[in-house]
Amino acid sequence: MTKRNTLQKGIVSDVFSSMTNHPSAGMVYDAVHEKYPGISRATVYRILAEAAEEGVIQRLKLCDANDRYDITLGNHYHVTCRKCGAVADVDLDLNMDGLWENAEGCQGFSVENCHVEFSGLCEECRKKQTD
Amino acid sequence: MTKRNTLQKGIVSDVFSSMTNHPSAGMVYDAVHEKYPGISRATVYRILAEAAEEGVIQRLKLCDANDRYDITLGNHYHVTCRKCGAVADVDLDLNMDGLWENAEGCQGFSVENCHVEFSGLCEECRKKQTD
DNA sequence: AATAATATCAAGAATAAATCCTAATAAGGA
DNA sequence: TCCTTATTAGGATTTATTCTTGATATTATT
Repeated sequence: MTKRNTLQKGIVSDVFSSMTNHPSAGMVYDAVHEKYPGISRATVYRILAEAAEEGVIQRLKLCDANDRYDITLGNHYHVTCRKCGAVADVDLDLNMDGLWENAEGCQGFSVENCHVEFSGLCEECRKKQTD
Repeated sequence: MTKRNTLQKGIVSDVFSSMTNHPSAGMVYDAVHEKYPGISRATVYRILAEAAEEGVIQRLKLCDANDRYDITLGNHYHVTCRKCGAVADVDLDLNMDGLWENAEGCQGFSVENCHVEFSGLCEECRKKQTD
């Protein structure tokens, strides 16, 4: 049988689309749960994970935060706020060739990928000046 | 009052020093537990976290693996194996100035840090060819 | 040296986040 | 409509880490 279009998928998709902050699965669940308390946590997690599997959305593995989901496909960079954990896109055209070559063969590793991630303070947290 | 030198600290320190793979707290616990089953998980975690706090060792936040502890201090880079999760040092002199400037101010963020992390296959996993 | 005061510690309990399991449900083809 | 089977709810489980609290060690005081 083919994939089904369930009510739950529609709801999760709608809620996720309305969130622009690269939410984690937990954050999407919280937002979904507020409107539709009947939808279980596992369902939200699974729907998001499957969408990422299919390549419809992107699952980001960040070192400064939990896994986040991103509507924007393709390779781009991110910055995380060290106070509140907010994640935003960084428009940046990077040439990694140099890095690649230097890292290749290190300790017997074959290098396939390079992850670049920025961190700092988001606008809101900076305004609060609590540092 | 000064810090105490407990038996547990000595054991955790010895075991950790003998591990060269940037182990996670859990890995250190497993190794400690094998020889000294009486030492609790929380104790190992706390001793490592405190040592990192004091700057004796370094706690690494990686996007491709759990937090790891590193005997090598100072800023350097790492490569993780996507199959087994092994972590190794990468000797690399990187000039991040360009990145910094371009990312600064993005979406209102003030950028303070840039994390670079490589991934690929370690020698052992490559030999197994299972891909 | 004995004792009191208090800083530090360790083990188990507890928490947090994500995933697994399974009976019940419902999508969509025939 | 009915049947097959993918999907769901929700509790159980797992995994990683931190909190709590009684116990212990250290120092100061006598």
